[in-house]
Amino acid sequence: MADGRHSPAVRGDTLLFLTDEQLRQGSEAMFFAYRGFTADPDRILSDLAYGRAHHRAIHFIGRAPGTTVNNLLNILGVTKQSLNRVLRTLIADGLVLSEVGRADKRERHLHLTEEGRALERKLSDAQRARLRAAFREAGPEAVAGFRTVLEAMMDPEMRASYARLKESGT
Amino acid sequence: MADGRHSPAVRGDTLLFLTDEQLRQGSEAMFFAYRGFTADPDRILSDLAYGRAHHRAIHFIGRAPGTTVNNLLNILGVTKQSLNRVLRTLIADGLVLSEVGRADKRERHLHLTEEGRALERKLSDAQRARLRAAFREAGPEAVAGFRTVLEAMMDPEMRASYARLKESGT
DNA sequence: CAGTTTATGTCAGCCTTGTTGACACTCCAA
DNA sequence: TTGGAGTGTCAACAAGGCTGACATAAACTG
Repeated sequence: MADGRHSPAVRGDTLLFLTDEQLRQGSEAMFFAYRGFTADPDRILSDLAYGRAHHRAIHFIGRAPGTTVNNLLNILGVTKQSLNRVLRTLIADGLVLSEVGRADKRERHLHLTEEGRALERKLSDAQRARLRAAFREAGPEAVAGFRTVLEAMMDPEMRASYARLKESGT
Repeated sequence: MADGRHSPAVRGDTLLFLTDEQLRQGSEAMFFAYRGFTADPDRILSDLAYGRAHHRAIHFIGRAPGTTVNNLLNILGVTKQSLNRVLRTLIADGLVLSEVGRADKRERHLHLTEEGRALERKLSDAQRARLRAAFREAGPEAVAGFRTVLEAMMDPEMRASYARLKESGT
């Protein structure tokens, strides 16, 4: 294997959780859990003409109303062409409003319409229901650990975005 | 919001971790962390002519050598046409061997070639390095919680697949 | 004021990876 | 022998990534 951690006992009990086998189980857990995580919204979206990309846009616009296109681009980590395709349909369908910036008229500030908020709620309710069940089943300490590990897995810029959103929600 | 958990204090301190805000932060953490989780292998794969789908196939074939196409189909949760396209290129490129079953000649048993194993190692080393850093940073208790929550988030069938793989690795 | 940079939108084209539907072949089991 | 399971393959299509090129308006800079 990668670095010779075949035998858990080598470094003593405290590092048992860092064996290759433990790490592999961790990545498989991420894979299967992410599937579950997206399953419920995906089902809702497939009935409408939308996909996961629309969900992400709606989520982050709902989370930070008035955000600019550029900001959304940074959070989502896609190209403006990709995002624009999604935004165009959401605006055309009346779920998102794009208004010219007052201070800087080049910017567009994005908001959800009432209809957009309704879909956002529907999607996040579905997702939260699963997460809530999982959190409740696992208990508060497990949840704290879950969040700590996820945060440590992020790229630094993503961690910054995440922290900014976390603050804004308080 | 969904079920009136606006005010954390309502149900007492023990359920503070189940507020809508906490759940939203949890889903955002999943989103950002999954990006980090796939970033390193993605970089390696984009140099070759492969994508994430190839990585997944290689991973699970490496994990369960001799597995059948149907079994892989169940684990990956895609159609046989999707999987077949990926397998075809991997077989053509000499990374995967498909051998006719001895007991049941309809089945194909999949194995990695030496070259396939080399790529598998390269990819999972990259992924494990990040996971190892995150695990080490978070500590054993956080890791335990992380795994508990992820497992609780899975669909039941996925949880079963995950458990089967976990056992086989012991 | 002229020129550059920034923010955004849009067109065209390509890739991966998912989907459905249809069909063929082999082989097992009743 | 017939039905069904496991597998492979063809065709067509869609979502959602990507790059490159170009347009526009506004802001900034010398």
